[in-house]
Order: sequence, then structure tokens, then C-alpha cells
Amino acid sequence: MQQTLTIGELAHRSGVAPSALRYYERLGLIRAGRTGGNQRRYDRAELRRVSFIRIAQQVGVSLEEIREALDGLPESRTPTKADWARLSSHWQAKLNDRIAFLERLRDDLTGCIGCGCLSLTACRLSNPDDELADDGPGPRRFPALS
Amino acid sequence: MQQTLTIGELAHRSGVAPSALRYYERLGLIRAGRTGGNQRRYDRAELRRVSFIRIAQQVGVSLEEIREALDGLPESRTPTKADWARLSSHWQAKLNDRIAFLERLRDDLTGCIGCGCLSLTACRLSNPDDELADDGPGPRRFPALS
DNA sequence: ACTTTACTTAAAGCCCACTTCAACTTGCAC
DNA sequence: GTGCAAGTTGAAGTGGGCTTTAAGTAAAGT
Repeated sequence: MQQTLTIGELAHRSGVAPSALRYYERLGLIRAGRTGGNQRRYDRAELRRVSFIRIAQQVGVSLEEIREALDGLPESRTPTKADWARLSSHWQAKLNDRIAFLERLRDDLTGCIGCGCLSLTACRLSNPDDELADDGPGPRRFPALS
Repeated sequence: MQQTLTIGELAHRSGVAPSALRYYERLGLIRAGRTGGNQRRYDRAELRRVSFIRIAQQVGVSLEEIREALDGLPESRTPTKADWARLSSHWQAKLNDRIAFLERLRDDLTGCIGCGCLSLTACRLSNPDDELADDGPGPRRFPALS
């Protein structure tokens, strides 16, 4: 018989509060079996899911997006190494995008200070994505990520 | 007389909705003069403030922290190049911290896949029993950049 | 002068990611 | 078999970051 965890144990091992775990379950991010007395019992594999959720959150991904990603895992069987590798490499791509974005931000900020224009609004940091040419320096929308 | 912007103009040029600009004003992030008829008129320098706010938000900083940072600007005069350079370099440090954090995350993720441990929970990626356990309610921002 | 668009306010609403509450039930330790 | 920590539920509350609404005023175009 497979070893299971109570909600308190999973909470302790994952660093996520029990209330958050119940919330995740309502959103369909994790699953739990039940005892005869209706208490949750988590397969140890859920620990990995919770870790994944927390990592994705740190990258700035919403729970809804995380749910969509986790939906890519097989439902019928415990995810294999290959399953997780696929998901994780997808997240590495997201991380790389985000890192590149922040680096661009940092470098542009440096340029703005260095060049003396000082107008954050006048550099490519704020890209005039529309009719800039009314009068004077233009409208500035920040470039959206991905 | 100094050229000013209506709230609609500032909204258009900054890409921030008028309601958000009024909200920022309530929080003390930006300031506005008034016409005889009580309408807001923004000094062009406010455009820079709004840009700064948006950039800081992209880095994952809360409005409260942004307000504290902006409080470092002189109230009596229009901020000089040096004023902005000081603020911006502080933000560059934040950016670097955040970039370093994400890189560590990315590299650890690679390691987890490569080594086959597959247990994200077994690496330093997930720090069980740690301080993140009780952050209180509210949307999770990015981890503190200190 | 008139019409239309833009602005004003306070208060309420919304979305996300949770937490807290109240009232109750399970299940492990002794 | 009893005591008590740990679990259960739905509903309501919290905090951040806004948007929407309603009712009214200002200013710009013709």
C-alpha cells in the first residue's frame, strides 16, 4: 500500500498552509484521496506538484496558468521523470524569458542614466506604440512581457 | 507658464488609466495641480514619476514600496538628473537581485532534471519548513528583494 | 449658445490568492 | 474508552490594485 500524507504533513513538508492546499484542490491543482472518515490523504507524488506550483508562482505565473500546465501531466498514472522534465523545461523557457526581460529593463535603465536623457519616457524602455507625434515627447506604454 | 497635462492626456501618454492615476494620487505616489474648476493638471514631470511607477511594478515592487522610494525625491523642486539617477541605480540593484534569483531558480531546475532526483522538494529550490510558510493573505508578490 | 466630451467625487465592486471563522467530526495516544 | 490535536465544511474576511457607478461640473468644439 502506498504511503500517504495528511494535510498537515503535506503542509509542513511543502511549506504551504493547509488552507492553501485546500484552495489548490478546489482549483484543481492537486488531488487527494480520502479516509473512511473523510480526511484527505495525499499520495507522495502530490508533494512534487506542490513544489512545482510554488516554483511557478515565484516566476510570476498565476494559479490558473499553473493549472493549465499541470493539466499536461497524465491523470491516470503517476508522472514519470520524462513528464516532469517536459514541464520543467517549459518553465525554464519562461524563466529565460523573464530573465531576458529584466535584463533588458536593467540595461535600458542604465542607458537612460548614462546618456543623460533621464527621461525614462524618452528611451525604448517606454516604447511609443502609438501616435507619438502629437506634440512633444510621446506616449509611453511599457513593453508587455511575452 | 509651465505646460500641463489633463488626466486624460497623462493617461494616454503613460498608458495608465485615469482611475489608476487618481488611485496613485490618493496613495501619494503622484501629485496634481488644479484648475479653477477643480480639474487636475499635471506637471510634465509627473510623466516621469508614472513611468517609474510602472517600471518598478514590473520588477515586482508593491505600490507602498514605490511610494517609499519616491519619497526620496525632493518635494520642493523638480527632481534633477542626479535625483533620478540615484533612484534608478537603486532599482538596478533590485533588478540585479531579482535576476540573480531567477537564474538560480533556472539553474536549480536544470540540475533537478539532470540529476534525475526529480524531487524538486529535495533540492534547495524548495525550502521546506522555511519562512515562507506564513506570509498572510493577499496575492503573492514576487519574493522580497530586500 | 449649445452640445459633446472630459472631468469631479465617494462608495461600491472585482479579481486574485488566500486566511479566518464557526461548528462540527476523526483518529491517534494513553 | 476517553481526551485532545488535527481534520472537515461553507461562508465570510483580507489586502493589493485597481475599475465601475452614479450624479453632477468643466471645458472645448461649432
